[in-house]
Amino acid sequence: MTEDAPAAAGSARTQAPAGARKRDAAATRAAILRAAREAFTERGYDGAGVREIAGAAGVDTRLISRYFGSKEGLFAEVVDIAYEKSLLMTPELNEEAARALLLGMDKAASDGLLLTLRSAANPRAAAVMRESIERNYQRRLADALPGAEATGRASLLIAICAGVLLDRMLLGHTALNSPSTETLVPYLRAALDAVAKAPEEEGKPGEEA
Amino acid sequence: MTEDAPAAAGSARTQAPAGARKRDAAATRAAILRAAREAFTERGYDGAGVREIAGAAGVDTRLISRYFGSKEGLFAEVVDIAYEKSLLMTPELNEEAARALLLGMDKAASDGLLLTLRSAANPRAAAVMRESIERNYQRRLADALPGAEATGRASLLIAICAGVLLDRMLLGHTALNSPSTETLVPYLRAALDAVAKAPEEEGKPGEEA
DNA sequence: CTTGCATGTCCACCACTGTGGACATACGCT
DNA sequence: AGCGTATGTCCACAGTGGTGGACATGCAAG
Repeated sequence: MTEDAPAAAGSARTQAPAGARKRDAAATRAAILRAAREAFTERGYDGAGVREIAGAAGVDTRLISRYFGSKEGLFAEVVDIAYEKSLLMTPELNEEAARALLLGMDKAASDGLLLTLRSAANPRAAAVMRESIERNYQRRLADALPGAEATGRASLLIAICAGVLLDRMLLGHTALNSPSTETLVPYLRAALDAVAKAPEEEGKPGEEA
Repeated sequence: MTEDAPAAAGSARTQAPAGARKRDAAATRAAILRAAREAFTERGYDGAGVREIAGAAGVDTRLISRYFGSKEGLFAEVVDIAYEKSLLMTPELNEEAARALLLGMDKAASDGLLLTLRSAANPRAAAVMRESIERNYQRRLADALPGAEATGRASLLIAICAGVLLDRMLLGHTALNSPSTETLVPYLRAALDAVAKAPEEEGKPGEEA
């Protein structure tokens, strides 16, 4: 009770086999985390219940409270993990980023954004995610961006990607899920480029019609 | 019970004063709709409860069931109304659209998207919104877009706007809510232009780095 | 005025949510 | 081997969610 991460606090026996052991806190934690990631990604913060998560993980509901303090604590850890391996939009990667967003199946890469979309309605969850995004994702992306105002532009890029994912995955926009969706790739890439590239090295973004 | 809109079915007395009348089905419906729009926009489909909505409207909870069938029915009507006066992104309006999205206060215009964002987590609500977006918003926008693949590009534009709103309003991204946010306007406009403008009249969207 | 119908009001139900304390068990150390 | 302690398991609570049927009421027509 004195700490939140008993698994990390276990001094000598932390190196458990992590296999099908029954009495392994680390494995239990991992199982909960895994189930929670799936549940939160699919149903959102409000939609996913602790009983459901615990059930999917094959553990008791109480373990969640014990290990993560609360549902919100669990969510925070899930969010942090999800954003560690998120899609990156650098000027060089915009083509494949656009392709991945519009046609893409790279579930791992889009999990972070998807998680965000599904849970954004809850203010508590939104705060947790904002903090995590700014700390992990946005900062990493800003470092990869050339030119000035990198942080703001990184946020813009994230926003654009999130929006596309929103329409495609959540709303199920038919126009974004049809065979002709591939036609849209260059447009999306152009939009990403407009933000990702430094203003100098493109044809000046502010070009009037 | 035979129809969903008893107000429209009211033959002779439909022309009620709509004032502070107590016995006016049309006014009651309108009040519920108004309260529901606010509640759904602020808390999302799952977050807003029928009791809360009825309370805000000053009516009884049962009226919602009676007039709209269910919470979902009420939501569907709210969504339809919200998208009637939504932000439009045409090539000529991208500047102000970008400004409105990043700095904007035009609550009425962004209500539709905001509503969508906050309720997208619920699959039922998502389906309702997708249908409404495609029927109202996207189609209207596609008609205003020049060039080919207008429908897909309209979806893309909607997605981008939704994403920006998501980061700004829901997540509360600090980078998108700071004084320097104005600096990002040209970037966002460029991104919108890249999609809204016909490929020919711009400098070819697919320009490699 | 009386009657018929729509309009509004109350109740309760059942399902489900997240959270907490007390107890049995198995592992690791001595 | 025995013990300590972490690890896992159980129930119950209080609160809230949406939904439905039976009753009182006011308006309009006969």
